[in-house]
Amino acid sequence: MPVSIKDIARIAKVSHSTVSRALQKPDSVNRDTADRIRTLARSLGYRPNVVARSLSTRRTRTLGCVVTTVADPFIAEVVAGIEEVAQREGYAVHLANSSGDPEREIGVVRSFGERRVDGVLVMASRVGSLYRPLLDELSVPLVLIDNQHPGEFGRSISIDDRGGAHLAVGHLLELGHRRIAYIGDRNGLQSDADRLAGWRDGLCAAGIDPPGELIAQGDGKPEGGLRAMEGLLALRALPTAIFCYNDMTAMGALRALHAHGIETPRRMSVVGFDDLPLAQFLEPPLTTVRQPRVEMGRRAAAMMLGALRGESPGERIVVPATLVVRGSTARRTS
Amino acid sequence: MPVSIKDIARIAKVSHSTVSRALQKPDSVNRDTADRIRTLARSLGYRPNVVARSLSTRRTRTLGCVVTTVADPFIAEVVAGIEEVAQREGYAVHLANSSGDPEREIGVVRSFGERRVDGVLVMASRVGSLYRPLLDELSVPLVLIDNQHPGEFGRSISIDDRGGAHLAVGHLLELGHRRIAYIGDRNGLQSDADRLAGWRDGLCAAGIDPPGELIAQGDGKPEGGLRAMEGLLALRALPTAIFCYNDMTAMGALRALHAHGIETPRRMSVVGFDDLPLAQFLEPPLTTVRQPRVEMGRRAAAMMLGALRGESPGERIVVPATLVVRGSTARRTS
DNA sequence: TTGTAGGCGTTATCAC
DNA sequence: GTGATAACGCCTACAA
Repeated sequence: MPVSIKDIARIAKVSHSTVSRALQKPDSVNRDTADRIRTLARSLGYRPNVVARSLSTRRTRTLGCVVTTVADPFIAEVVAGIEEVAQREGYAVHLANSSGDPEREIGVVRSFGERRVDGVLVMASRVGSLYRPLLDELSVPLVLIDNQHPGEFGRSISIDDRGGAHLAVGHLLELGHRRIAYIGDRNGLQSDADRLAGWRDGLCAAGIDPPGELIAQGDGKPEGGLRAMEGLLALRALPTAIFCYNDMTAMGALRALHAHGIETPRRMSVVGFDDLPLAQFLEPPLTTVRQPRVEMGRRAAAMMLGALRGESPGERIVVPATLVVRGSTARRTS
Repeated sequence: MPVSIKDIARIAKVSHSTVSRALQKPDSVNRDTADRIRTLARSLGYRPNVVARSLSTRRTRTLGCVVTTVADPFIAEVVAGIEEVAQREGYAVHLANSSGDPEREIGVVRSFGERRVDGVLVMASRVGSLYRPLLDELSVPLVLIDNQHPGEFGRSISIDDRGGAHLAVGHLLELGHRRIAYIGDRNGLQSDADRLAGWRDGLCAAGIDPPGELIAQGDGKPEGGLRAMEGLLALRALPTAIFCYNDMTAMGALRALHAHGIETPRRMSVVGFDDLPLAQFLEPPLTTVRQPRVEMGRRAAAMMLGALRGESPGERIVVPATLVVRGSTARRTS
């Protein structure tokens, strides 16, 4: 049975309100009694009951965080960033997985509501506009991270997909490549559309007309990348470089090249996107576009905390991507 | 302003206790009024305030989960498993990172205490016996996962390191290998000692005297594995197979072999431990010992829920490891 | 079956 | 400065 302020009050022979005050703002209490109470509290091993406090203050100092699955390393890093700043500011974070199931996702958010979290962060949601009513019902700030429909909501943070792709293509152009293919993700994600657009931008800016035959479709996984790469290899005029939707796709592409005896990067350069932990361990180590995941988590949390302080009604942050040059890209030889 | 049972009571012209009952156990209330109240609650968008309920029932239906960092994919998967069953049983999970700092870890557990979580799960803690007092102070069930000092506490779950190592060595022996090296982790982890012991067991059981020269020390990371492998390659009598403390170490070993032009697995077989997501993507795909991470998380959560139901005062689960044979091992040729 | 009353541990608003 | 007293929203005897 934990000790409460009433217990302390009884022993110190003061009212429980005095104890509460002595513990919260000692200045509003007689110096000596304040000290007396505080040492007493310590020696009794007093631990404030946050549940009771929350009921009274109507704030839980808790953030809800819903993701498809933390088992995804990409997501896990963002969560780490969120948790880091939340913890520093005295907030706890409720983590819930939705497995990408919209129903589960909504259920989870609802549960967050019942638990009276102060704010909700949602990662990579596809729920989109379904959130509107939920949001209104909850009436707590919502921050969307890498959402598929960020435009519809006030606060969001996402990577600069287009700029990142542009970076990748620019790098390849600098290396002398002209025939640069893109392996996308056929699942119709916004991020794919943006990366494709970045690829186009880059080529156009260099005076190259983006050839449709150099656009192949993967599925965001190695298998799809492999297949797409093989399709590209069947072309009469091969590309000399490939920009992939993500690292997983690039990994598949690499495998296909390896299987066909085409050396990377000597005969074909490959660029990924994400900079997953494993990117540096591929053979050859993958040149890729990095998403600052932990940092994105931090900024998302910071945005949330700002919202809780009543700052700005809404904000859309687009985080710049950076290029990480490793061993899978080289100057064009042929 | 969310609606409360009092609001409903007023509108339905009953007492709030009736509303409470109608919502909790409808059977204890007149069928009709129960229905009336329930539909009313729904139409008003009533959401129970879990904070208030927790204060009253003294149970929060919340689990605290402290890890070094969720950014580690290994840990993230365990967390996913925990969250999965917790959510299914109506429990929320508070996630906190300690960054491996004992002080932070204790601070976090303390905060969990103040938030009155119903139970605490701790992963890969090094805090060990420091927990004793904290635990007593909290007086909630504690489940330790892959702890470095599991013996000291009631409930724990960990992988069968020794058995897993035995499995790996057995596989290599079956392939005809006799000179099998072990690359460990010099940081003095219990798991390293156990895997080393498993290696010894395996060799002894095959009538081979474990040669000290075939024990090399890495650091659990690719770099260390690479160095250790190079040490091994300097031996006059080379091993024909290597069992590594973990996949990261194996990755380094693979790199060293590649650099020295020694083909894997034709001239040297390599086995890892963990089965990280990237293991299958290495060149060649890594044969390794799998830890069922998500499952371990599930079982840890299940153990916790059991504890909360008052089952068994303590329990030590050792999860069997399994061997995943891929392309980095082959029959001895030389 | 239903209502009244009290309590869960805090914070907050009053008087004194 | 300090102490009653009343919330906060729910659950739960105990009475009716």
